[in-house]
Amino acid sequence: MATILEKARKDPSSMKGRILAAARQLFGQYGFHGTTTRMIAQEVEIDISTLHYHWGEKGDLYEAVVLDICEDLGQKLVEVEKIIHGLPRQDRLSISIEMMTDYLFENPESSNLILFRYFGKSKEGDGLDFQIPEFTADIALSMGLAKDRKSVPPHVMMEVLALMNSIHNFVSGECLFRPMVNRNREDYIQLVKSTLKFVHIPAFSQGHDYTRE
Amino acid sequence: MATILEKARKDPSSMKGRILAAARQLFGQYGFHGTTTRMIAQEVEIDISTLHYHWGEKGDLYEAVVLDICEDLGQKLVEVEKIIHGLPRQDRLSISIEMMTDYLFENPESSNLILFRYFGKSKEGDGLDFQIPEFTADIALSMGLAKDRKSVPPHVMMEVLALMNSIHNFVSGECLFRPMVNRNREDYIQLVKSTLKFVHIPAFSQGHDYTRE
DNA sequence: AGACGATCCCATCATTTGATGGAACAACGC
DNA sequence: GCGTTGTTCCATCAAATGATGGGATCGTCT
Repeated sequence: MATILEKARKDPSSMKGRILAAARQLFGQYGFHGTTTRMIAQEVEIDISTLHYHWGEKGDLYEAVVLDICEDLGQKLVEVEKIIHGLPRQDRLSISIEMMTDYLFENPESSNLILFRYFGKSKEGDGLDFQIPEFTADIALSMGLAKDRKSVPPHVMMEVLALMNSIHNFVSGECLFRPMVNRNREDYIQLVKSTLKFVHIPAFSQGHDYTRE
Repeated sequence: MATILEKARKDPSSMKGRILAAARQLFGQYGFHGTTTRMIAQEVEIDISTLHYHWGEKGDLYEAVVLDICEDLGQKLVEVEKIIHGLPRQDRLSISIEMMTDYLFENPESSNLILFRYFGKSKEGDGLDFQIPEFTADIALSMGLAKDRKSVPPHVMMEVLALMNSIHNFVSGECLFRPMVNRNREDYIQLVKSTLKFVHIPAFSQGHDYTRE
């Protein structure tokens, strides 16, 4: 299956690639149960059986979509890490927030799918937990809040999670939150960025000596 | 429909009440599309048509569940408001976070349903937006961050949203996040509370003079 | 007792949905 | 030309799902 995914990612204009892209959009928008194979097929303008020919059963296609999202997200994190490397922590945080926010607003289905995967217990066992723990630890390292990936303090993990999830929330909830603040899309994105910085930079900067239990 | 809901809420041991409770759990766990009427009926140990007799079609029952959740949430907010009224802002925030976190960890289906409603675009038009804007404005007022409900500054709305959503995330994502920090449930809840306070109290306390563009 | 309404279940229907078999079609090598 | 392989669509199936009709059961009122 991994090879199929690689092929589809490498050649987005191929049938496999087009199906993957459509599935990514639709699964991201309606979730696993809310998306039918017929919806995906119709989007690509092919027959259902053609879809099945390329990707097997629905669950496999969904897993491929999740892997696809995670692959992109991981690449983006690496890209960010390269840019912020060596800068002061405050700048690292600020730039990371800006870049990741921009990226996710361009690919909102990613945030949606991640949130779906968090909160939507599927009836069957979940299977892969898709690298979120690894990503979280990596971000903590990038911010200089841990010595190595295996020794990230729990409260640091939690703070990184809070930041990541907050971005996802504002991206996925745009259609609900944006009317609340009455902004156009561009201004809303700016508002999200400044809010995230406003909330999370002080927390990360204050050296973790705040009263904890 | 509102009267049916009131009756069901008033008498949880009645058939309407039992169905509503089961539906609330299941919709909260699997979402709208992931929950079947047969699953609900089986949970209550009744026939599907009995369920249909009491609540009409599936969508109506789901709307009732959402209203039910919001009703409870609204009551809880009022309860919190009574307790924190008049205290210093720092204490108001701290107590609010503790009480709402405790409440939502006792009723995780609430957080789940709210997040589902945020992010899961249903194929039909959504209908009611279930009071989240009102709740958000009320919380801003409780924290003394606005003069009246109609004049809450956008960045305050965003900060309140960030806090509320963060609670929901940690509650709904427990099964994923708790293993990451390797805690039992009780300790995890404490960790969530201290993280939320650590992140959000400084933000709310620093008088909103942080550099915003 | 008898009537009536409320409640509940069995049997069933129509639609949707995931999945498959088989035929048609094209490209390619021989 | 001819077989092989890969790709696509049409027709169809079986299961799941939401929904309904009709009848059984129970309590209550007269």
